[in-house]
Amino acid sequence: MADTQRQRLEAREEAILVAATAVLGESGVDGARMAEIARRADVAEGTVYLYYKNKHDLLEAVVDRFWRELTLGAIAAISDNTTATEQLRELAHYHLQSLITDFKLVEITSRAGMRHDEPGRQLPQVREYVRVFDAIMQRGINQQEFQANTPIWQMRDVFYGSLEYSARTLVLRAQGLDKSVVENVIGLFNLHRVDADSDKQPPSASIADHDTIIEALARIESKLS
Amino acid sequence: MADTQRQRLEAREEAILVAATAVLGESGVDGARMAEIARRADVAEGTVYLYYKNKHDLLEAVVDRFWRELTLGAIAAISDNTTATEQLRELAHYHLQSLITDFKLVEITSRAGMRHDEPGRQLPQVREYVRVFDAIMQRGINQQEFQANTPIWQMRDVFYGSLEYSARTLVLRAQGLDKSVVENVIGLFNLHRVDADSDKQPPSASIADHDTIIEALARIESKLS
Amino acid sequence: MADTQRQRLEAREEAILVAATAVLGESGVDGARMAEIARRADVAEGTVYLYYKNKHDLLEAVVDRFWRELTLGAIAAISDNTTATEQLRELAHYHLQSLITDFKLVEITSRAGMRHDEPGRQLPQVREYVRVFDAIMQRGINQQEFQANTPIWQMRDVFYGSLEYSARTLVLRAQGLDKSVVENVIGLFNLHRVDADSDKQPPSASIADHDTIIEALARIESKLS
Amino acid sequence: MADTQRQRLEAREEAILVAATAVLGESGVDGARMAEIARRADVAEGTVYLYYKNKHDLLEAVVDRFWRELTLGAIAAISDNTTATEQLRELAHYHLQSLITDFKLVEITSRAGMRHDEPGRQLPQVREYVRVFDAIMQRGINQQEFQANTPIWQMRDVFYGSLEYSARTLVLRAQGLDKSVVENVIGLFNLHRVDADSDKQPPSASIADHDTIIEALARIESKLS
DNA sequence: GATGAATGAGAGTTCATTCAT
DNA sequence: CATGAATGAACTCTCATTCAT
Repeated sequence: MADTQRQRLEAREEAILVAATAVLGESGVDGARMAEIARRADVAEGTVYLYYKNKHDLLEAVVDRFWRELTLGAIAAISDNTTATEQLRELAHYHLQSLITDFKLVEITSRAGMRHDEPGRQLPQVREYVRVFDAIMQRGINQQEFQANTPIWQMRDVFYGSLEYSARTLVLRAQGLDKSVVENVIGLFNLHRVDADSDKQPPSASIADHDTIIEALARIESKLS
Repeated sequence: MADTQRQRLEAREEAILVAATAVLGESGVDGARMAEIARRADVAEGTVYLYYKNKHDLLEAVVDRFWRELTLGAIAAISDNTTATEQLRELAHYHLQSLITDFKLVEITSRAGMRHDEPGRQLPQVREYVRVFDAIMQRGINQQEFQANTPIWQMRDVFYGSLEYSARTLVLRAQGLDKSVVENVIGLFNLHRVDADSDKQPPSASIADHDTIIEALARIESKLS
Repeated sequence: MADTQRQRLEAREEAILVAATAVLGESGVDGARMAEIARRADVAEGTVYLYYKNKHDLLEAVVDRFWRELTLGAIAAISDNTTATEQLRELAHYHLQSLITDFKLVEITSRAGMRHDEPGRQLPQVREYVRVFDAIMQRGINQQEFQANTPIWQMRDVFYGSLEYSARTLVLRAQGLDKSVVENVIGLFNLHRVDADSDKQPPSASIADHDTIIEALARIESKLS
Repeated sequence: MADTQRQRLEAREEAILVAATAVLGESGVDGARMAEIARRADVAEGTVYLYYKNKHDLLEAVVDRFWRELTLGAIAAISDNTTATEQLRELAHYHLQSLITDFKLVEITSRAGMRHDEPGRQLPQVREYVRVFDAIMQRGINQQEFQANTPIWQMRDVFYGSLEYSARTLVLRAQGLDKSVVENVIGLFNLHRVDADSDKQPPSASIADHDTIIEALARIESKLS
């Protein structure tokens, strides 16, 4: 009985959180209306305030949960006994997949922040997630798989930023994630020590491409006029 | 006289745009108040509506202008007679510098797209800016300086995303831009052909091609101004 | 068993009343929250509504009780065998003492009357309390101790109003009650017959009269408790 | 033209103030609705906020104005060349007259205060008004018209409190102010030096009154049972 | 009888937009 | 063209009251 009661409360809190996540994703921080969240959670407006002090707290809880789960998923997605490079590949895949699904929420929370008065502040849960990247980078360096010339945070920023922007483009093109994207992103990085693994040489570019650029520029021109 | 009149109008429009840019940068899209913009432009609230239909249009104009000028600056920052790699370095430096200065505006506009109902929409001016990166990438490939096995847009996304996220980190740390950051970002990329197979090394791009690109960029420039 | 049950109910009602009195005193009519009252009475919010129809009724009960007890205290504070003047002195002292302690409650209830739509309505219990003053005034006149050329209600208003306002000032100055205040208030009144015409001085009130009053007051007392 | 504009603004501010005064008087601080005030001032809700920062500021302005004007009226009501006693009489008359008219407003503002967190705080404008009483008291003492045994503030409290409470009773009885009330209030005070003005002796009370009190007590009793 | 989660009407306040001057 | 006072819809949040358990 008491259990049923407790379960109902948790179900309601969950419903509110889910509704808030959806609305936040669709409408952004300022666009999200408490009335709409309540409506979707099938709850009276006042009820939301029984679970969360105010709008800010609710949306913060949404963001917290989102990144916390993203972090857990990331950790789960990484194989244990493998190279750092392979882990990075797995993480990249997981990250792109997640970002394509919940792109709007990432946009809102990882970037614009929840507050106008602290524009550049990063939420703790976001930091936690980014640390997963750091950890792999560190492991790659420790195992002399990755070069150690660049500070870890720069390596991470470069890799993480690439993924995020790539996700953006994929979303923009309403294009799903195909494996080649992950491969290419990974392949574009010089994270590795310059060992003599010359066998991984890519094929050279076809020289015929010069027409392509000329055409592209022509198209830009015509659109501008 | 008619000229003076026209100049006054343009000065007013400019003042409004400048004020709006500042306010948008400080307060974000929803935080920006029309009254505050008018106050800073030294203009009555109603006057703003003589120049822009509504808040959305004004802020869109701000964003348009910002990216247009960013594009012009980018083109100007690139040396003519040099390798694509060097151009990329110059562009990276310019980009980071600009993003650190106007970080908030970039956050707001390049991402949130100013509309909640069209989350992934990219503004035309932003696309234009990104094309500068594309052009260099293309040139690098044409000149067989860069590898050609990755689609250009992926190379660009990876590079552009890296820069943007790096800028974010630098702003977060309230850290200025030092040259090493640019070097490390550039250095982390496998854009280049692997020199080991120097027998397949192409001649540098034909001067004719190069000139064509430069001319095209010059035309873009003139149209944008 | 039925007795225990009944006692528990009464204890609960009392606890609610006490809590409500405290909250009303601290926060005023509109500031008082039903939730806070319930919390202090160690009772669920809904429970309050088992004892009182609504907020208004509860607060009215609080006020009723306060004045009823004030009346009882006043009657108890008056000595039986003494002059009206001395009784007035005793009552003044008691009144000031009480008002200094429960000032806020008096402010709220004796004045605002708890209803906005009936601004000047006086609660019956307040009237009862004021009658104690009236009774002493009447006795003073009957015993020819006080002058009789002013209507009793005016004498009482003047005396009562003085005390109330004086209490207010004392509270304002966070000043305790010292005896001189009572003396001065008493002293400032011309209630007494001018002794100069001592030939007209009446005999002190007949014992019969006096006893009658005492008995009547005793009856009031017993009915109030 | 500019004048017309300014006049319109002032007229509007006045209209809002008048409306707010009425609503405050009718409904009290917490009962007063901004929407109702706006409606009565024939103005949109938002307009009120052009003139007053918020509800609290508006109501404070109402109270300020009320007491400021009361003070001005009081000063105007006092004759210059006369005794302090006579001035007191004039002031008492003016005070009672005003309080009967605007009783509710006085209740609200002079007593309950505008704030729940500072229950006993007296508004500056109220203090100013009370000072008019003090001034006359002081003058009476200086001219050796009044006794100097009691601190001025006590004399003032006693007198002022009497008037206020008397006004309350008059309002309660929906009774207008007749001159005798003022006379009796004044007459009940021992403010004067005990000079040999034995000619002002009041007639003695009729001894027959003792039946009255018995009857009164009987009535109390019957009502209580 | 007792509970306390749920309700929802209604409050104060903001601000993009309009329009008489 | 320029003004800025006026508007009022829309927002977040509160809290007396209810009712299923």
